[in-house]
Order: sequence, then structure tokens, then C-alpha cells
Amino acid sequence: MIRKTNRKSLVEQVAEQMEHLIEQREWKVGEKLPPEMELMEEFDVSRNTLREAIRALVHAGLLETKQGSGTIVRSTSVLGAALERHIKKSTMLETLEVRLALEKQAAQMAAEQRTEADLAMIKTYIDRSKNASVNQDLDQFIASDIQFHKTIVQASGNQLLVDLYEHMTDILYSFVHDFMVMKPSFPLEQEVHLGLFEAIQKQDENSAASYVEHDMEVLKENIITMMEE
Amino acid sequence: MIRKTNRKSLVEQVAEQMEHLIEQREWKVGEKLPPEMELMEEFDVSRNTLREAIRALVHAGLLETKQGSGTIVRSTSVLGAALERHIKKSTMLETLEVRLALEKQAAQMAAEQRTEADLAMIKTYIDRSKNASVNQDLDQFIASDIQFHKTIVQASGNQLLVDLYEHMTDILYSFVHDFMVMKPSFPLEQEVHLGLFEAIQKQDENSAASYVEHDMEVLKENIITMMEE
DNA sequence: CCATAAAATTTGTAGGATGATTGGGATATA
DNA sequence: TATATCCCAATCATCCTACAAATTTTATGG
Repeated sequence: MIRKTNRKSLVEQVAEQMEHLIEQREWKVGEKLPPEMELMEEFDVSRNTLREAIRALVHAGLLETKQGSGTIVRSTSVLGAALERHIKKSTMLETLEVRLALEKQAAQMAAEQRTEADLAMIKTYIDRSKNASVNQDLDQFIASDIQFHKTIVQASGNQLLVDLYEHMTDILYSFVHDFMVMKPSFPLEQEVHLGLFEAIQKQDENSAASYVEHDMEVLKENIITMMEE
Repeated sequence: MIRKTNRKSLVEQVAEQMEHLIEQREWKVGEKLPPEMELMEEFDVSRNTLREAIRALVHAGLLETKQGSGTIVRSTSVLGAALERHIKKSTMLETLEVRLALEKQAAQMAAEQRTEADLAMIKTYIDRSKNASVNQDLDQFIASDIQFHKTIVQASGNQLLVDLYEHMTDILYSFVHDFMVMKPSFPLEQEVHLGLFEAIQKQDENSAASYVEHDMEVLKENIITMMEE
């Protein structure tokens, strides 16, 4: 039997390797890549081939080149970069609506099939955010808040859902951060979080969904009033 | 005042133009592009520059090059291609779950803010699918069924939601097609569709959501049993 | 120490040369 | 005619060298 020519082009091979290095954080975000000459030797390809590979990742949003300076890592995920570019055209509000649609679905699925380990992890982040709230540590609060939400989505067991949600959260991070700095609503948040946790624990899908929905409504209203100011 | 160096790299300019040509369907999917020599003249750039631009779009999934043959258009959207690549790693079931999460959200939003024009359009596709059902025209039925769902999502007014949903639908098209060929459930579908339509018309969010949810459950069960066979 | 100029580094663009693969047309053969 | 094979032109893949443009680093003069 003759093997089909599955021989990928050199460019794609190099691009793939670089993508892998980025994904595995061996080349970290913000870091500068070795110059072209070194990479040529490292991958053992010509300058053209190397440059085409680099250009592919630049266009995808993973790298950024600056003439005279070098090439730096800009993002770690193709899907994330694609979403980011797309989301810039949409409004923040639209993005939040989609993100919370995903979370609502995730919460229902999580309620259905959460394990004890899931529950324990969710509880951990609730406790952490409570501590942060007591200590008035805003950064810590935001971090554990985001982790809380991510953990619920992870408990859904749907990897596509997880990826989309996390990318959106990452993209919205700076926005959410600014928002929470301006309007820190610790007690309300915690009440909702505890309610959501209990709903998932009791495997009450509807209740879980409506807690998330409630969260969404509050957030939307706050953002709208914030934008009007 | 000195203008900032808004001079994008030549490669990005060429890539942008090509992307635009593809998006505007001037270069159609499946069609062959002019050979490199011609494109070099047309864009007035060197071979390297042109090739880097092409490679960027190849990597993004919009183009496909075949040595000795030429370059053809493969897809029309960056987000679509990125999702497609990502979705191949996920299971069909996961993708469907996400897609229907988006639709559920869209149905609620549509119920809230649908216009008369939206309703008219939705009704149109219901009628079309009814006709197709009477005439036993499966392709027509599937087409109008998909349009029916898309129209509801469009009525949500959230462009990001629309884009994500449509890309997922496109990607799943062949799968859904095969599925419906195997298990054509005309009457049931229509009942649900009519119910969903009326819920949106009456602006009953909860009812709209639960119709979609019901749709999801039926679909999931069917797929699971289909996979077991 | 600081400002400025020169040098080195690094990416951007151009053009040419050769190899590899494909597709189609010409040719030969049954 | 039909078919199989070979050959060639078209096309992309890779490599090479050269120079331009932008940035960073180093050297220099005060």
C-alpha cells in the first residue's frame, strides 16, 4: 500500500512547532523570540520558509513583529485571537450576553453531573473570595471570582464550552477588572455565588440557571448605567 | 502634526485585500486564484511578500495551496475556520450542546425584542418547511429548517451570537443533513417550531427557552441512539 | 552624566534560481 | 476508438543573496 502524500509543507511544520512552543508556554507571552538568523539554524530552513511561518502566526494573532526590534508572542491560542479580533467589532454588551449564555448552559449541565471534586473546588474559590472580601483585597477577589465561574463551566464536562468561555473571559478580563474596581459589590456577589453553589450541589438545574441569569441581569444593568455616566 | 506610522506592512495590506476579496465573494469558495506571477503584478509586490500574505491566509484556513496545481479558496471566514479546526477536536455532541445553548439564549432575547418583521420572516420559513414536508422535499425542508433557526437567532439582535451560531451551523451542516436524512421527524419538528414561534410572538421568554431546550433534548437523545447503532 | 552620532542588530522587501508536484496533451499500442 | 504511458508546461516550494528601513546598542564629545 502506498502512503498518501501526507507530507506537510516545511512552512506548516515550522509554524506548527512554533505554535506548540507558544501553547506550551516555552515562548511566553510578551517575550521576544530569537532573531530570524538563529531560528533559521534551529529549524534548519531558509529565511523565506521561516518568515512565511512567522507571518502565518502573526496574521493569526499569536505573534507580533516589529522591524528593527524583533518578534514577540502576543497570544497563546488561535481561537482566542480569532475571537478577540471578532469581538472588537462587537460591543462589550454583546460579548457579555454570549458569555453568560454559555455560563448558564454550563451551570445547568454542571448541576446535572457535578462530582464531589467539582463541588469541593467550587467551594474553595467561594471561600477564597470571601477571605479576599474580608481583607479588602480586590485583586484577589477578582481572581477567585473568575476562577469560581471557570470552575463551574469546567464542571459541565464540555471542553468546547470551556474553551469558548475561558477565551471570552480572558478577552473581557481588563474590562471586568475595571468594572469591579469602580463598583465593588462584594456582598451581593457572594450571596448569588452561594446560591448558585447550593443549586449545583442539590442538582437543581433550574435554580442554577436562574442564579446565573440573575447575575447577568445585574451585570447588564450596571454596565448600562456605567456607560451612561 | 506628524502622522503616526500607520503604514501597515505590505504583507498585511495584501493579505487584507485578499481577505476582503474572499469575504465579498469575488473569489468564490472552490475557485482557483490567479497564479503567483499574476498576483505579484496585480498587487505590485515581490514574490516573497505575496507568498507571505498567501501563507497567512492558508494557515488561517481561508486558502489552500497545492504544488503544481494552484491556490483555491477554502473558507470565507477566519472565525469559521478557527472554530472548525477547534471543533474537530471536540465531539459532535459537545458542539451541539454549545450551539443550542446559544440558540436558547437567542430565543429568549428574540422573545423580548422581536419586531413584526422578525415574526413575518420566521413565519415564512415555517410555511416553507411545511410545504417541503407535504411535498416530501427533504433538501428544501432541511434548508428552510436551518433558516428558521438562523432567523430566530438573528432576531436576538446580537451580532456575535449570530456569527458564532451561523458558523457552528455551517460546520455541522453535513452532519445535521445526514442525520435528518436518516431520521426525518417532520411532524414533531413542526409542532415544536410552531410552539416556539408562538412563544416569541407572545413574548414569553420562558416558554421560548423551554421549546428550544426540548428540541435539544430530543436531538441529543436521537444522536446518542444513532451513535449506538 | 547626558546628548548626540555612529554602528550593529533585526525585520521588511525585492529578485533570481532551482526543485517538486500536478495536470493535460501527445504519442504509442491494443 | 479506447487506453495507457510518457513528456512537458504550469505552478507552487524552497533556497539564496542583496539591500532598505527601523530599532537598539555602543561609542564619542562635551
